[in-house]
Amino acid sequence: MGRVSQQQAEENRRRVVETAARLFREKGTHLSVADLMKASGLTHGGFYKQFESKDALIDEATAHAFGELTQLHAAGLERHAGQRDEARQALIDNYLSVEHRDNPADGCPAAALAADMAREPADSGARRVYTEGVGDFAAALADEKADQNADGLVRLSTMLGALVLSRATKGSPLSEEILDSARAALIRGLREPSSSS
Amino acid sequence: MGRVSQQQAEENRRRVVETAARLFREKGTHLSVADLMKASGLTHGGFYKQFESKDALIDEATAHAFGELTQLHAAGLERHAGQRDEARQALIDNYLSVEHRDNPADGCPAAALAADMAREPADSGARRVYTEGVGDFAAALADEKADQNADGLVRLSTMLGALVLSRATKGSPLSEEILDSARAALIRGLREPSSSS
DNA sequence: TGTACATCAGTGAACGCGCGTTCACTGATGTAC
DNA sequence: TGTACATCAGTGAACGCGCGTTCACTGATGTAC
Repeated sequence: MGRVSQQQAEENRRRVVETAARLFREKGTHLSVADLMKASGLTHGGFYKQFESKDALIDEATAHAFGELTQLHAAGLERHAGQRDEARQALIDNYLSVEHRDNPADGCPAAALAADMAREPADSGARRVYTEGVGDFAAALADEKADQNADGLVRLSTMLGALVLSRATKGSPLSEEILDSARAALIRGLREPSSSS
Repeated sequence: MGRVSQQQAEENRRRVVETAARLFREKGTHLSVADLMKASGLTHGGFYKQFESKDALIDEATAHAFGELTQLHAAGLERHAGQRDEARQALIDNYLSVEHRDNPADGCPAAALAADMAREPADSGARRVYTEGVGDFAAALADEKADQNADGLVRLSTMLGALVLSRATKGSPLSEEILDSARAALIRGLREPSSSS
């Protein structure tokens, strides 16, 4: 192949990070470097020209996935400008959809990476990024006037728990029941006066 | 070592299943057969005298872990005989405790194995056992008079989501905030008239 | 009850394979003049 | 602007290691008489 232009090299690197951010969500961070590079259209040997180690890529891919999530939330808020409740309802509907359940690669990194993060060392970059992302997500879900973000943390727990359970029980009717009942309860919760004050 | 008595062999087999049920929850099902057998006080070669394959053990260990959970729920109901709400409150308190967060090996298999189950083949025995266990758990959490188990499924989603998130964010104050706010919301939900009728 | 021997749970080395990582090599790119 | 050459992104084979699984072997257990 020979040397490649700086521009091409940067694009290749970007593609590896994007592919990793998708495939780590889908298959877990145990995914091999060789499989990852093949999915990125490269051979595995070149990996270490761009990344210090697989762990360094896990950090970067986690940050990338949460970056996408933040963008998605911002876009949602813009689409329903000024109507915070409608934006949150749309977010809940999407989050607890069969499409989201069936496409973890494009979905919530807080849900897809939770198990891998729990087994990461406490001081890893990935964990720091993950924790910050979870806090931001909960804030986006919280009621506006609440003193603290307890509302948002509870909503996020329900959404993420339902998504994780629906994925693990997929194939049984229970999987859809979980999504449906969580969606109904959360949207009910948005309309009722907050019960967490 | 030589041959071992039938009784001893059965006890060894039981110990391997118990150890697997604990360590799969703690480390995930990627745990190696060699590490598992060492933790059970045996050498790895003997594994295939007792189990057809690692997958077969995953099935059996999953069933064992959910069996423990069922026993625990029955014991809780007995301790608070006739007082269903108190039993559920005690269950919620335990589930969302720092102790449970820090000891996945002895904890909820629905939470600890969710990510591994989502990546199991759809027709695996482990998945079937898992799905059944989730349904039973939700039923134990549901309101008595509800037509369906939607209440229980939502409560389980919140509990499991909070536990999973608190494990993934452990080390940050957010981890305890998640447990505390989910516990408060769920216990509030038990006292209020059900809002899911 | 005592003896002879077949059984088989557990051992430890080995199988092929995939892992994360390293390295000699290639040859188009980028640069110095 | 054109030429000579150093750089370095990407290749593909190889490193030591751990994986799930197999197998020849051991010797106490269980059984047949």
